[in-house]
Amino acid sequence: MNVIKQFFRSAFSVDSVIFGFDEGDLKVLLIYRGADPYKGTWALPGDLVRLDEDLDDSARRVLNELTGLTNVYMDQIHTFGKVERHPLGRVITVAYYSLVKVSDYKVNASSWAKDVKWHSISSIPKLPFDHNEILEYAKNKLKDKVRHQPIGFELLPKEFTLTDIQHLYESVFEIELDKRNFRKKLLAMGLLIDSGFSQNAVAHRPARLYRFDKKKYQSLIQKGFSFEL
Amino acid sequence: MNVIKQFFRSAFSVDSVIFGFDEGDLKVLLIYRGADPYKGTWALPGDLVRLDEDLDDSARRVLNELTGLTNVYMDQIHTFGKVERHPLGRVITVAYYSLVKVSDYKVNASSWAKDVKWHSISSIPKLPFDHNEILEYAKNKLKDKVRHQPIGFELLPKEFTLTDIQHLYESVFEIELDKRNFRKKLLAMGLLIDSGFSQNAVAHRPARLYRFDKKKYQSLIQKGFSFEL
DNA sequence: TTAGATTAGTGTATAAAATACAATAATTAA
DNA sequence: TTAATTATTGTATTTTATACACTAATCTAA
Repeated sequence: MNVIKQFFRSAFSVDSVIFGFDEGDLKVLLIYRGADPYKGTWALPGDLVRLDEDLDDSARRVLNELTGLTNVYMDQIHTFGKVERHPLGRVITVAYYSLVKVSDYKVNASSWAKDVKWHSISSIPKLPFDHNEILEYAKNKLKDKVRHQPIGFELLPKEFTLTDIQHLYESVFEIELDKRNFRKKLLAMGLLIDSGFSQNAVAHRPARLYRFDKKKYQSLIQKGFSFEL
Repeated sequence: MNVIKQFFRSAFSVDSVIFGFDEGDLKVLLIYRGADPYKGTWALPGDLVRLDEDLDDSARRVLNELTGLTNVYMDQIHTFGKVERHPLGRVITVAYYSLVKVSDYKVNASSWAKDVKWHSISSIPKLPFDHNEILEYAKNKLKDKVRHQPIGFELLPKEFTLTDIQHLYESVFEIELDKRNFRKKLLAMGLLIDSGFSQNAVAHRPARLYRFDKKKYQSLIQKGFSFEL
């Protein structure tokens, strides 16, 4: 027991890659650090995990403090534990990503963040700690996951056009997709509900608006269906 | 700084799901715990991470102490961090799996293990901590990974028959595969080298022995090839 | 020595899925 | 009314997946 106590001198943190999708572009929410270490740099939001707090709860808390959102899709990415990754001591960090609807809320700077801003995935600055590496892991994880589970819809408003979702997949996959083939495949799964409405006030033919059919999806996977795009 | 110190009262551990493949069956290496907590139960091998030790190194050390092996395929699974998961304090554990060739070595009981034994994946006892949950995660991770990367070969001896590898995939996927179609797909990738030798001393037609062509694989992925079975 | 048991090795036809590709429709702005 | 812009739709071709059964090589035991 005594010999074991020497191990209880480390801390763990959670860091969150918060993805959003806006203006046809994949974005990440970064904070401008208001406290040391690395005060005055853009970084991934994160915090030390409290001793009486489950790991996942901690990640949810960080997200909630920053955005006010609850019930957000969230997934653990990877745990980063190099000895020297944190200047204040031995801290390993468990990285999460979450998918939010940019339109749903307004970002709040929190106690530890002086500023908060969406950054396009294509212009991410140099980040402190191992945050750039974490972000790379997050992008790859998202790329894999979005192909096999219908989580892309978490990034879109409740009603969206087929073009919206195609652009979303194109930004995540970083390739262009064929419009007709994409729609064929997507619609063939029968997971979209035609809302009956269309866009308005657009300077071109308005697109139909669809919703994702969560209930249908649940019942299909029960029967062994597997999503793939 | 002072307020931060209260967080440095936790520990982290690594736990390893060590997979092997023998007698046509997927196996996991479990230790019989010689020390508290949970003394006298079968469990996943693991240890507390030293303060001056990188996370991945720690996982490699655990594996090496137990098996003497180095340079083993290893992958991080997930991090488990429920507050009450460890009776001695706040310990989160980072789970890894590794793939070893059962034939390559003899298992050694280590300082913390009274006994070590391969357990068939189909008859795993109730394990302490959240180890059964970890094992479930490991199986699923392996299932996904083995389909998209040629890591199955890590579980086989250098030379193996087509039937060996089919059985390996069948145990991991938990479904039966069609012999002709499986071989067609596997051989079509051009990643197997016919060793020129066959089994001997088998009471039936001997099967040809193949090797995995690692160099060819490296050069193919350079060209954008992606493994899939 | 031979018959039986056992596993290895092989090809083709059919069905399903992926891909390549371009013309017409609906709206706004000028 | 015309130009600009984006939405919507189908078919033919290629590729991939699937279903399926007989012959070959070795050992064992009678």
